[in-house]
Amino acid sequence: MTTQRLSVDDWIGAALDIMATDGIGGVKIQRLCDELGVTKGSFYWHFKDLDAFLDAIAERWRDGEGRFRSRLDDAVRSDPKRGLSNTVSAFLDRRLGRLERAMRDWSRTDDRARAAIKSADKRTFDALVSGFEGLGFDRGESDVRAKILFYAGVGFGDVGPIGDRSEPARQLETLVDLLTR
Amino acid sequence: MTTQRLSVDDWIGAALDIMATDGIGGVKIQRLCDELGVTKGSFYWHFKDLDAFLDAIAERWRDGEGRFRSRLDDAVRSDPKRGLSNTVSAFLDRRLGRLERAMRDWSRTDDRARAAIKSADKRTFDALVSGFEGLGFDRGESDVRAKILFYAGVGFGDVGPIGDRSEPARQLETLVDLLTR
DNA sequence: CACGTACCATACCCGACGGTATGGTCCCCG
DNA sequence: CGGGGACCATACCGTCGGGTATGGTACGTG
Repeated sequence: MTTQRLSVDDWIGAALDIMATDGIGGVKIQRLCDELGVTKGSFYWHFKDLDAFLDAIAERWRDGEGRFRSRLDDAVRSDPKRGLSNTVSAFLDRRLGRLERAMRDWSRTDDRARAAIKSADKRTFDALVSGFEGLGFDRGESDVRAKILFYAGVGFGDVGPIGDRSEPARQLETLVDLLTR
Repeated sequence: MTTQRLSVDDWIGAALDIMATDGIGGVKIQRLCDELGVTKGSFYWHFKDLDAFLDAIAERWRDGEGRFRSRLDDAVRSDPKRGLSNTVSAFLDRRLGRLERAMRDWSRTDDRARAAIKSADKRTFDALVSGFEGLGFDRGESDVRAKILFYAGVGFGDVGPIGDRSEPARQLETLVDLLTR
């Protein structure tokens, strides 16, 4: 097809795709081989074992998430209110949301995933705090509001939209408005 | 020890205990047998197979959760503001929270768990809405505030406390205050 | 052109786990 | 007191998935 030979990133990318749909439980060596049109001999050439592979997955998610959050940091610094909206609207992105969800589920039973999630959460939360501070709120008020916004974002990613006529984007604006007044 | 012979509820109870610590992934027949001091012959006498057992687990959680939420409903009806606090403080209960978290994780890959979670969520959310309505907010305002409170509660159960000097209970009061003004 | 290395196929082993068949023990009831 | 059902032990099977050993092919390099 595209590339005849595979690279390490190809394997990790395939794993992340699976995680976004079926969670970490769907990541099996044999399944990866099938989807990549290859056998296990290939896998064990690129990676020592499954554990090392999972290390690489968590690490790559951490890096990718790091770059993503740093972009949000810049957005918050330049325009706090718009930056806040953008940060939270990231929770609404389906594909991104599903991957993050899979990571959170995985983090319940795996320390690597927990560490990755924790560092990403810290970045996001700090960005939210400085966003509120940029709007004039003092340290304490910013802290509380950032927590609410952050928890609500995670909760939304967990539960999904509530009700029939719910329009997530609009509700989000209402939430941000309510917290920035 | 206590009871020489086991009942269906003993098995389900043991499974829920395991779920609260290790999630649904820790629920293995052999492990249950070990903890109950019994062999697989016993399990397959009480239950047709693992699938039927998981049915029973989801059903029992649903029932227990139903009774729990109905108590919250009463609390909200009698004293809206205190009822709201109590409802959200339920998210802070460690043991309860860990079980609910395990159910949510499980619901990502299982329809029974998803249905159970969904019905429980609907109950909780409706209670929150009527709580805000009881405080004088109109339908729309109550809906938005209930969503924020609900999402934030779920998110808190997902992420856990943020920061070092964070005192969850105090933050909760601040959140409720902020939403009820 | 020989040769080493990167990349992969094939074949096999092993443990964990769900599931089944069958026999045993205790207790209640007629 | 004898029989039947509730409850459990033992032994065994099949499958799935991780892991390993080894051989094969293509490609670059001296």
